[in-house]
Amino acid sequence: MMTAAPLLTYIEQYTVLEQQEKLLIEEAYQHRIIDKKQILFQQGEHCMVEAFVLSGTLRVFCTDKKGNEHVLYFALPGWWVGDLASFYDGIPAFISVQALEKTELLLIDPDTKAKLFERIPSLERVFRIIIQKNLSSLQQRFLNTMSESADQRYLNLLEKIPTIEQLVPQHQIASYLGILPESLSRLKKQLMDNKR
Amino acid sequence: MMTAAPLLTYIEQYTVLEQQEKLLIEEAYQHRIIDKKQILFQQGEHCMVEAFVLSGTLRVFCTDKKGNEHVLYFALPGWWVGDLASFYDGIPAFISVQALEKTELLLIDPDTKAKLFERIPSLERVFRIIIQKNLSSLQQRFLNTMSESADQRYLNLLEKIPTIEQLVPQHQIASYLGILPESLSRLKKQLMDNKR
DNA sequence: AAAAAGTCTTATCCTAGGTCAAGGACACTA
DNA sequence: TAGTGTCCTTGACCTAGGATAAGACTTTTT
Repeated sequence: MMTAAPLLTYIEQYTVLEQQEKLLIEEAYQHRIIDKKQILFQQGEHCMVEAFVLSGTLRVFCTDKKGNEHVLYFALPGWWVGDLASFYDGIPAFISVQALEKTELLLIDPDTKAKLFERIPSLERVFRIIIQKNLSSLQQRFLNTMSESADQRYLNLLEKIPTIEQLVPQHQIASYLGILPESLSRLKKQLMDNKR
Repeated sequence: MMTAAPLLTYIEQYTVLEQQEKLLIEEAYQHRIIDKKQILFQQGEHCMVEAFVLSGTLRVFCTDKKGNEHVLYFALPGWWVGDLASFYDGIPAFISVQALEKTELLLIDPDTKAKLFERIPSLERVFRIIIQKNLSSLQQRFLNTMSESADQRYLNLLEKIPTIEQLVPQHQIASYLGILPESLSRLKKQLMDNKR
């Protein structure tokens, strides 16, 4: 079984792994395929999984009091999904994760992850770095959202993930941008009109 | 010199430190007091410090293309400030940090921090957990900002940091909320009017 | 104590994007 | 082949909060 290979390659960006350690990692992560629209875990539950995306696309979102959904990010191959606070501290998750197409994942649960950290202490460092990068890019996303108009945010997204329009439906993109589908539709029309 | 005591206490929430390790930490961090309005580091520079706040208040903000400032968060005693991506990867910082009053800090530079991690490997774990908590709360702040009205965000902030109005000027609070000072002023008046 | 700088408020007007409602284009199922 | 759900678009209207300007009050500087 070589399904864990992309994860090993990913981790080896940050550290050197011995053969024995690679085996431990392969053992710890569980391969799973989930279908389009299937929910990996849901807001309010205790999130028992952290997942590495092998193929496919997911959306990470939260549902507010009024029932509106807000996309935090889209998880593409090589990204992670999970609710950190829920996974590590056992509190209810405040986000949900859903597959936007058939998606292949590597899953781990909190106990197994804790054991993995014990057996491979250098992973602490790897995950510290990964999470730092995540935090840093969320900071940028947040400040970008605060300071740019919806049109500009849309163009920024297209630049960052040029294939996004093929990957996810347009109303999900609107949700990621923090606007309604109607507004995105209008906005795109204006951009087209201004171009010619 | 016992100035590092609050930092040790803070770290000991997450791990057990030996006497020797405490000394290493005390040595690595440098005590510094900066005055009101003084800038710790600035957007565009290579950020060479990560700081633990002992006393005082700072604002962490970014300046956008139009010259408007946006507050990412206020750093109170027990909080950290720094630009992670800049500190670890040497890229230009995209945030600035300024003291809002006379502020006492413990500083460390990237080299010293790397050495500290080598000497006390259990710190990797401590900082991984700290950063996870930060990421998790920024996710919540982001989704809260997307889903709530400015009035509600204001009330949420008052609930989270009840003393905030005494700590920072009102136009900084507006910036944190993502609105103009004029709007916050108007909004507060409406809240008062509705109360009676 | 005067001047200057920073802060808060109020008022007027304006715009990006929300709200509501309807219609059209697919796609999957029966 | 109709039938139902999902998605996208367009239109008319509305509102939260932006832009601008001006005045009052406070703090800092000289």
